This record gives sequence, C-alpha cells and structure tokens, in this order.
Amino acid sequence: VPSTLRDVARVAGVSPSTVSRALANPDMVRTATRELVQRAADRLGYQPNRAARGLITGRTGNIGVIVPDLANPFFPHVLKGIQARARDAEYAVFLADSDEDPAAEVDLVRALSKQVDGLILCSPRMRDHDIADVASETVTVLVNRRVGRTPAITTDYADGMRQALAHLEALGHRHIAWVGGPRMSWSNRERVRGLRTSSAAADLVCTEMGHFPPTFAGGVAAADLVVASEATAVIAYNDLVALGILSRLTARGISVPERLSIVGIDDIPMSEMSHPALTTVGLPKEAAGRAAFDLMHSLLSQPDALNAARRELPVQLIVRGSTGVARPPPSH
Amino acid sequence: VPSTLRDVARVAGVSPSTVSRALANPDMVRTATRELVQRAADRLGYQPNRAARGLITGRTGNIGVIVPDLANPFFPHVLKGIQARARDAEYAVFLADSDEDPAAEVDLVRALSKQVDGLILCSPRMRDHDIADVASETVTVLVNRRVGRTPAITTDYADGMRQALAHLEALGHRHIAWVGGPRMSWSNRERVRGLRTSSAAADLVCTEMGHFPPTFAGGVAAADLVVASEATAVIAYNDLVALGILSRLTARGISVPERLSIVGIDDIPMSEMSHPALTTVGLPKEAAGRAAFDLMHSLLSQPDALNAARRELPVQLIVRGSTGVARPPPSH
DNA sequence: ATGAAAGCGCTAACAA
DNA sequence: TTGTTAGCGCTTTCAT
Repeated sequence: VPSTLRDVARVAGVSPSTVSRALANPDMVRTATRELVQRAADRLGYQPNRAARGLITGRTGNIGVIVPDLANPFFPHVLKGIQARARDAEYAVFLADSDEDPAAEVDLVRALSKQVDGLILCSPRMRDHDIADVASETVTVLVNRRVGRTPAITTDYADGMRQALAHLEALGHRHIAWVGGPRMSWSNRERVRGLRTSSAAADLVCTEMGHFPPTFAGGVAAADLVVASEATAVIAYNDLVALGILSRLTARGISVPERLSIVGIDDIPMSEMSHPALTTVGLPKEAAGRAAFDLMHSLLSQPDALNAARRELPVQLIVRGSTGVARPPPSH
Repeated sequence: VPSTLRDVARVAGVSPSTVSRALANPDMVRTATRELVQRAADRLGYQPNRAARGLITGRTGNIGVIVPDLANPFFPHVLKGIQARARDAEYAVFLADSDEDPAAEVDLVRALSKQVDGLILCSPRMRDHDIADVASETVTVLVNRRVGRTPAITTDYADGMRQALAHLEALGHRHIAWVGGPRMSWSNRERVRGLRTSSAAADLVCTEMGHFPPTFAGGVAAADLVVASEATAVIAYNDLVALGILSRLTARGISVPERLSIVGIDDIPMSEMSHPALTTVGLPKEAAGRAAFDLMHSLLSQPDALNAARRELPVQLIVRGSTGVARPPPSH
C-alpha cells in the first residue's frame, strides 16, 4: 500500500499542506521543517500521486506523441529525442501509433488529449483542417509539417535538395531522376518544391517519376523506370526507396554507382550498411525530437511564447558510397 | 472548457450518480434514462476525466512499456504489437527508453509504476533482483527474459538455434562459428545454450567467438575472426551483427555465401534488403507484443491468472540469400 | 431505479 | 511560516 501525503504529514507531525509545500515549493517553508518532512517522506518511500495532483492543478505532467508508423525507422529516432528531453523535464510520454491511418490518428488524438498537457504530432497524416481543430483545443507541436500558425519543427528540405543537386552536379551529372513519395504527403511536396527551384537554378535536367509508396518495395518498383529515363543519377523520396532502387539495380546487374548514382533522404541506419553505402540527405531526427519537446515545454510554461513557435532545422548531405558520374557529361 | 459529468447531469436533468451509472454500467439504469443521458453526453461532447476516475477506482487505464533502445529495430515491432492490443482494449501506453542503462531503467520503472496499472519490460537490462522487486509491487510482464515466476513472454531461442543448425548441416556445413552477444544478456545465454545442445546432438563443430556488441560495428569487428576460424558458416547473435559481418566480408572481397554462409537472428527489415539477403531466425516480434499485452490484460482482470502467466512463442527460420555450402564437406 | 453524501490524494486560497 | 478549509471530477455506498 503506497503511503499518501497525509501519512507523511502524520509522521512528520505537520499538516498536509505543509508537506505539499515542502515538496513542491521548498522555499515556502522553514529549512528545519523542510528537512523534517523530507525525512519522513524518505522513510515512507512516499511518491506523490500525479493523477490527484493533476486533478487540481490541471496539469498532468504527461505529453502525448503520435507517430504514423513505428516500424518506419525514421520515427524511433525522433522519439528518442523527445524521450530524452522529457525524462530530464520529468514528463512522462504517452505514445500512440496510428498505422498510417488518418482517421485512427484523429481518434487517438481525441483519446489522448484529455490526459496530457500537450501533444506532439510527428508527420501527421490528418487533413489540415483536423490538425487546426486539435491545435485549437490542445497545446500542439507539429513535426515535419506546417499548418497555419501551429507551432512546428520542420527540416530544411529545400536546402537538402539543393545540397544533393550541387553534389551531383559537381560530379558531372546533368540529367537527374526524382522518385517521388506519396501524393498527399507534405514532405513530398516540400521536397519537390526544393528540387524544382534548385534544378532550375543549376540548369540541370530533372525527370520526375511520379508517386511511389515510401517503402523498399516502392523503390524496387521505381527502379526500372529510372533506368529507362537515361538519367545518370537518381534522388529518391527517402532512403527506403533508395535502397529498393539499389536492390533492383543490383539484381539486374546494373552497377551502382558506376552506371547510376543514387541519393536518398533521411539517413536511416540501414543506409550505412548497404553496399555500396548510400549517399543521403541526413535529417536531424533526434534533434527534431528534442526541439519538439523543448518547444512544447516553452509553450507550456509561457503560453504566449508564440515568437519561438517555429523552428526549421538544417540538414546535411552525407556522402558515402561513391556517387561519381558514369559517362562523361554530354558536351554542350 | 471540457464539460464534466455534472454538466451532463444538469442537461439531462438527473443526478451525477445516474450519469456515472448510465455510462459505466448501462444495465443499472432504465433504458429511457440511459438514452436521455447518452444524448446529453453526446451533445456536450463529454469525455470522462480518466485521472479523476482513476483516483477513486485505483485503476488508471494506462500501462507502461520500457525498452532498452528504440533505435534497435527489434523493439519498435514489439511496441506495435502492444499498441495494437492496447488500442483495442482502450488502454493508453506510456513509453520509456532506458538507453541501455540498467540504473536508468530502475528509475523509469519507479517513476512510471505509480501512474499505470501494469508494466511491460522488454528485454530488461536490470538485475534479476531489481526485477523481482518491481514485480512484487506492480503487475509486471517480462518480454524476452525470465526471472523467477514473474509472468513472461519468451521466444523459443533453443529451437531457433536448432533450426539454423539443421539448415546449415543440410547444406553440408560441418564447422560453424558463433558470434556471441553481450555477456550479461539473457538472450545471449539462451542462444548459446540452444547452440550447444543442438550442435552436440548433430555432431557439428562449433567455434564460439566470445562477446561482441550487438550492433553492426560489432559484426564488422568479429568478421575477420570468423574468417580465420575456417568455419564455412557463421551464426550471429542478431541480424545487425550478421549484417556487419557481411559488410566486412564484402569489403574484403570474400564472397557470401559461396565462401561463407551467414545466418542472423531477429528478422529485422534490413535483413531482407541486404545483398545477398540474409537468412535469419525470424522472431515473432509483433506477436510477442500482442501476447505481452494480452497476458497483462488477463492478469489485470483476474489477478490470480497465474496459470497463464508464461508463454513461449515459436520461431521460424527464414531462408533467403542462398546459404549453400562452399567447399565440399570433408569426407569422414 | 435513482439521489444524496462521502471521499479518492492532492493543492490553493484564506486565516491565523 | 503554518494550519484550516474547500474542492478538482469522479465513483460508490447507503438511503429512498
């Protein structure tokens, strides 16, 4: 049977409120009293009941995190970043996995929102409208998405595309294929936007290959189209897709990177382990998680911290397996 | 401002207790009353405050899950299994990541245990003693570990080793290397146990290569020793290690599987994507998660369900990239 | 079948 | 600085 605050009070010979103060606002009680209480609490192994506290303060000390798919290697890293910060701040983390289902996501939000101080939505699949609804009722931080003025942590995809293109151009590539991700995805739209801007500026020919599932299988399916396009390099929506392309090319006996260079996006652990290792646009996954929690935390303490309500994190191209140009660039 | 049970009562024109009953024990009120209440609740968008409920019932409707490292691709799958079942049962899931630190794990357990009905510890790194402590105070389910009579979901590693060895033997291998995992790991001990039993029975020579970190880098480090051992096949502690070995061998120009066959354990997604794809002992990851939650759930509803307090799940060897024998087996 | 009242463990006015 | 009181939102006796 866990002991309560009243037990501590009795043992220490003070009133319950004194115990409450001694533990929560140590400088509102005399030092002697504080120590007396502390000793009693220790002796009883007292642990405050957070639910009871939350009932009255209106704050639970919990945050909720919703991800579309834990099996996608991107999210566990973000989650680790959130966890690390939450632990330091003594917040507990509710986690829910929506299984890529927008409707389930909405349900989970509803279920969780009552038990948390705030919600972090990672790459949410919900419609803008639903997100705006949520954000109007609960403190909300978005990761990898922007909706209106909702606080958000995003990643500078446009710069990532620029870096990737600059890298390929420096290696002599002039014709580059793009294997796109899901049509509805915010990330995909942003990446395409960056791609178009930078390729236009750099005078590169860029063939966009439409929409594929953001998975290994998606990459396998796209690979043959890429080959047919006669591009000398390909940038994939993410590393999983890139690895799918690599796998299919290897199976077809098309050597990578000699014949075709591949660049992914995300820098998931797998990318380093493939052969050849994958050049990829590294996203700050844990950092994004940390930033998301920090933003949430500041929103929670000063509800008008709207000035700091957005952050865009930098990305860094990671050059691995050679991505040298295959054939000499066509002379102009 | 969320509406409370009293609001519903006022709108419906009944007492708070009636509302409580109508919602929680529908057959304790007249049908007409129940519908009246239901309508009022719907109209107000009423959502019961679970903390307040928990305060009085002593049950929170939450469970806690602790994993050593989310970045290890094994755990997200287990977690998905737990999540799926928890969602159906309307439980919310607290998640904590201990960063492979036994001490942190103990702290997290303490912090969480007050806010949950039960705890699921995945591959816990704590000492037996600490686990026993936890289990004596909180309903606890272990995954991938056994400690005393604590309820646990385990995996039949011994049979996995048997299957792997039988497979290799059938392909003509007679000398097999084993690259072991962390010394303190329960899983490693179990795997070694299975290995010894089955290799003795099958009359195979088995060289054990000591303890390596259960990571890609660990496999890279072990690879050269494996080659030097002159074994024709190697079984690695897990897929990450196996992929590390594969990577190093490929880099050295040693062809896999012609010269050396590799078998991993876990069946993480990466294993399918490597070249050659990895033969591996597939563990029921999501199923383990589901089983863990189900066990927890039954313990929570009938505290004396100790008869069902253990389950060992079957494993299945997944044969992929050929693992044919290299040289003809030495004639006896 | 329903209502009134008490109280879960805690904190926050308000007094002293 | 400390104690007293009230009450957060809900469930559950105990009456009716």
